[in-house]
Amino acid sequence: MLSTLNEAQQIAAKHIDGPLLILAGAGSGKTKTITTRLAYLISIGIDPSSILTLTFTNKAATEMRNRAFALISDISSPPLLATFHKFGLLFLKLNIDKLGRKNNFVIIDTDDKKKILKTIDKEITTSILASEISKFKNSLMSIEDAKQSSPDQYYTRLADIYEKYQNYLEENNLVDFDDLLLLTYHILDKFPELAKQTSQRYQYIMVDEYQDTNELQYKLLQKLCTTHKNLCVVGDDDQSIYGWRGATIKNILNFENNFENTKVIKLENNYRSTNKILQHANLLIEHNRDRIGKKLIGTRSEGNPIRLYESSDENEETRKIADDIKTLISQGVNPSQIAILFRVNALSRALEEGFNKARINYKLIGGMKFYERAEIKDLIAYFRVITNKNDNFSFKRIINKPKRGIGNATIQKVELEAHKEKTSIFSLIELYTPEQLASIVGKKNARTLKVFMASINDLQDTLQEAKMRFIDMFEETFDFKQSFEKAIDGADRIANIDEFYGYVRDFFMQNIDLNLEDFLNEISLESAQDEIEGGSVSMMSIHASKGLEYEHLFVIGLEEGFFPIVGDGSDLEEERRLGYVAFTRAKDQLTLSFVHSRFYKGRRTQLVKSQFLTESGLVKGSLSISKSTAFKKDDMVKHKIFGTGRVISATKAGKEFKLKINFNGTKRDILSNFVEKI
DNA sequence: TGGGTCACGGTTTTT
DNA sequence: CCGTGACCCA
Repeated sequence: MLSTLNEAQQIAAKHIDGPLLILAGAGSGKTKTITTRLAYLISIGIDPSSILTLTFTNKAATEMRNRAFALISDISSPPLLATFHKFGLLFLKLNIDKLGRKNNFVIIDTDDKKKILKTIDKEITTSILASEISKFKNSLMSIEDAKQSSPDQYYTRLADIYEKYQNYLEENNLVDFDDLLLLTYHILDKFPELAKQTSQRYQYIMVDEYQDTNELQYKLLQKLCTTHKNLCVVGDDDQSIYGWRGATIKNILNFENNFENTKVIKLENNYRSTNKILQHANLLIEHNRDRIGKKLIGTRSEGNPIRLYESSDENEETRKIADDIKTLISQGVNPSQIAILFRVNALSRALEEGFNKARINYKLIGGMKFYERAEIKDLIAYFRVITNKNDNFSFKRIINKPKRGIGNATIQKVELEAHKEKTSIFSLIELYTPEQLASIVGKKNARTLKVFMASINDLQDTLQEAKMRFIDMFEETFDFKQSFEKAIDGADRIANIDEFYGYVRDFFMQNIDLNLEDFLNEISLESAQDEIEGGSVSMMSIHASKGLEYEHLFVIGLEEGFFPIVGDGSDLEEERRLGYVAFTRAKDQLTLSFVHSRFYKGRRTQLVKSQFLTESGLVKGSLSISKSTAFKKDDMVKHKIFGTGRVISATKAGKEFKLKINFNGTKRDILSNFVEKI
């Protein structure tokens, strides 16, 4: 089992007890190493069910499971391989009652989150609110902490919105993605006995993509390690690309300090890419300051030089790439070994058009996901109401779909009444007599609502008694599909609906003991990579390409403003890491492309080529000086002694910044190297 | 209530 | 450019 590993990989795979940090460069056989370690642990007699492996995507979990199981013959009690969020979900299903909540909660996605926020505050953009609340949660700030974090009106307002939002979630028994981790943490924190038990249950913990964990995930891991220190993390600080989502590179940089007696193993041999590719990737990443420092060492041949495409606009760019791809395919290259990456999803449009014209089969990964389509979300909302009557949020989405004459005014009336009666809208309709209901919304609407309520209850019964008939019953009851018939894109939507019905039926067939609720939970945690399939050329964002590799890789949009994205809120070092991730996806041939102008947001913009081309030694030019991590007004920072605060002003002073920081109302002048950005 | 028109602003990245 | 939301009228 170990014989196919190199020396460093073997040491890592054979490490049993105590904290282990594997710094694994791109293409260094990271997955192979940890799956082998997983198999090794089992092979020496460790109870598989005491091993927990946490990954970033479902796909990674599945792949690791398959690979590990291929190494060992029969496993009676399998190890748990899951994403962090899935783990949280499983934990909450068993334990959320400890927080006084019911375990039929519903997971909401970002879209739902924004809709809720819109009803709370109409002025601040929902995407800002959503990410601010995420930041509060991911840095473990309670509502009280948030309220005191700054006297600035804007922040007290944010904290207020946070509170209302959280109340809304609790009233409707909803959890957002962050809650899956946060509530899990809260429970473990509040019940040390349970934390002990849980930790004892999972004696060996492995974490993949550790560089992309956030503070909350780190704290959670600490809880899981209360009774032991058998934590093995794998990551690459140079590939940390989720800072905007709260991931902190500090987790990996400080791992050795956080866990005593950590064994560190570096995997620097790259088995994926040609030397040429590695050489330029190394050159690029060396411009970063915040890194542990390592170099990828090639093990393959020198390889072809990296190609640089210069085009006047996106159409010319697409044409060149389409021509190349056609040639490759005619030479016998498997289309699934070809991919095009971009920093900004919007760039896929021109590609899609061009590929359609050129008749190239492609698959766009990420972007608008199947479950995000309006008609599918409607169905999900229906199913949620059927599984959980108290889900007002979903109820409101579907009460008038298909149209049954219930408008905003009516919804508001029943919602207000339900609020008064301290119950959900659905229960109100159930409890009130037709007369009572009519006195609020009128006779006609009262009738409609009662009929709707009865239909949902009937479907609930069907689900209990004959779940295979459920979908048919559902269609019979609501004529949902038909309501799309006259829409412009009706055929597409109906096709989507049929596909979705197929999924549900299939799920029921495959999982006789599972119900609709399980199905809903399952699909809410699917990720972009889960949709990858063979047989066609792939195009995706660089973020979505994490962990993947292709023989022939194109990276487009290497222009200032598109890649790297510059300006407010962007982090040049993270952009550079993205560049590094992008380059190192290529095995044999890497082609980089930039244009002179692009059509974007309704306008044509003139562009200059990316500084990354200079930095990676691909074009000659004056090297721009790389900026250190910049601090700016309103950043949240953490000080060892003063705790969490907000930056009031930042002025550059040599390499560092002079900061004025508000710590719970006390303003202090602090130099930036004494605080951490959070 | 529902259908229509019009102005506005925004996506960088996603479990 | 495109999707969303505000506003208006039947």
